[in-house]
Amino acid sequence: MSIRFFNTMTRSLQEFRPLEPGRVGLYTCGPTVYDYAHIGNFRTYVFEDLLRRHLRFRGYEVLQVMNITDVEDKIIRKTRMEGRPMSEVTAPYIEAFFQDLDCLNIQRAEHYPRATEHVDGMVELIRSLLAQGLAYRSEDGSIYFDISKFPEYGRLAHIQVEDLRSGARVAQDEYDKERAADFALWKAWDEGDGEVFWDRYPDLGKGRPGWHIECSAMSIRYLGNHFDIHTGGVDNIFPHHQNEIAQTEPCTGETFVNYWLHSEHLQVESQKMSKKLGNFFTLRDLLDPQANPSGRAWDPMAVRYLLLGTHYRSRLDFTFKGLQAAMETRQGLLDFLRRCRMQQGTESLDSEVAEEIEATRAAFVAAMDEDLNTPEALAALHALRREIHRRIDERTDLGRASGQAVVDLVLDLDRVLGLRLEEALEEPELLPEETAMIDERQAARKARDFARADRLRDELEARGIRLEDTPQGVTWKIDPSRR
RNA sequence: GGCGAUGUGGCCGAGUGGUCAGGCAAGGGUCUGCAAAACCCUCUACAGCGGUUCGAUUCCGCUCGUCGCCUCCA
Repeated sequence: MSIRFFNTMTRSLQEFRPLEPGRVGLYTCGPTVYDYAHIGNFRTYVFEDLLRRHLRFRGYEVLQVMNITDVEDKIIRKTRMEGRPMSEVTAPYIEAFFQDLDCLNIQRAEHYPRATEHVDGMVELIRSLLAQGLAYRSEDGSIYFDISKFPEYGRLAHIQVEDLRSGARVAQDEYDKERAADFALWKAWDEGDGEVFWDRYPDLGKGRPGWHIECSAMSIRYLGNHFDIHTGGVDNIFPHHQNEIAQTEPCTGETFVNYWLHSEHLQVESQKMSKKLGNFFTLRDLLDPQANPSGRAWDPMAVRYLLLGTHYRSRLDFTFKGLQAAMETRQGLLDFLRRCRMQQGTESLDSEVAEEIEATRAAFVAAMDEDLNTPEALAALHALRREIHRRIDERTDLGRASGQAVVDLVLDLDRVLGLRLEEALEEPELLPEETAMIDERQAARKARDFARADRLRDELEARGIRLEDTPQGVTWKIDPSRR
């Protein structure tokens, strides 16, 4: 009955035990706001949202922090190119980021600290590292962490320091470091930085913080020296998270984080997303028929379903075919709920249905408890769907109470999945003329004037309203994209 | 070069040492005025080659394929 997570630190599934009973401190690496986030980024944010939702579903109080990196090389480059203050460059992307979170039904974290507002905290850490002799100043005035002073370096990433291939991606002579794997804590100002610098720390000199240090400073500030869970994409394991550990633990004298969770990357058509290949999609691209090759406006909840359809530690190959399937599957779930809601018969809850419901809940929770196994959790939901459909077909009616109980369960589980099922169930209203057309068709059918009835049905179909004749009467489904 | 993943039926995608994942698509059927929806059936999968085992898709080895990280990319 316990929750287990795959901890990158130990490379194994471990029972989750929070530092404080009933409470979870969660740090989730957030966006660098120099551009719109792409769907690969959102895979990670949806994973983190799912983690948060499941923990809350299981009764934990979650304190989540997500940083906003608003000072960084690419941002500075953009700032120089556009000749505007850095905050003006980042503001629209920060706003867009929150819009996209809402769009995907990602719950808000408790805090979204910005790097530029926590430089004091970072400086404090850097001073401590300097004082301990763990950091050094290079000739140009930049300050680097000396990884040779941290014996544990490489433990998270399972990397031997000697194996690091120096200069693999950056010409070593660009840096003034003692060894290639040392990382910047403070970058001395140079002309390329333009107006971006901090000069109120005389002991550090005019410059700006390195990237890794922000997460250490902000997590300490909001979550304390030692907290439960830290997450990010797999690419953050090394060097980012490894560096966070190295620079934080000597300052606090405590273990930094108990559980490291990392989500795998999303690929597009079996390849890494890149602007060059033209397979680079932002969420906005998927919602805009002009901006993606499918030429369709996709429902963000179809995107979310697609992301949930693959376990977070497996690579996910994004395809429009897959997105289509995800959309249809979620639609099938909604159709199922609508049908359940139409059940009218006896008031009492069928005991077998009650059993099915409990079994489904148990299977769903067990799957989620086991390292957030969403595919298996969804399978439990589909098993219920099939079973209940079958029962309704057999008896033509399940009973109002039983139907409602099924709906209640699924909506309850959607607190974890976040597929906006309840909202989607609030059917858009039909126009009075459309209601009249439906009534007219019913009259025509009664009079056995099927030609007329079918004509009316076609007209409604063209308006995005699909009619279905059932024993309980006529129902309809609305395709919002055709209205 | 170092470290590490992974290869499941038309597509996507869980999982397990010995009945079943699940979704989407396809074909057939039931139901229906016709549709739609739903249900039933079918498509009998686990890269290849060895090994361990009474038995392997599941464990081990090798081969092949794909992919990730190795300094600021979720």
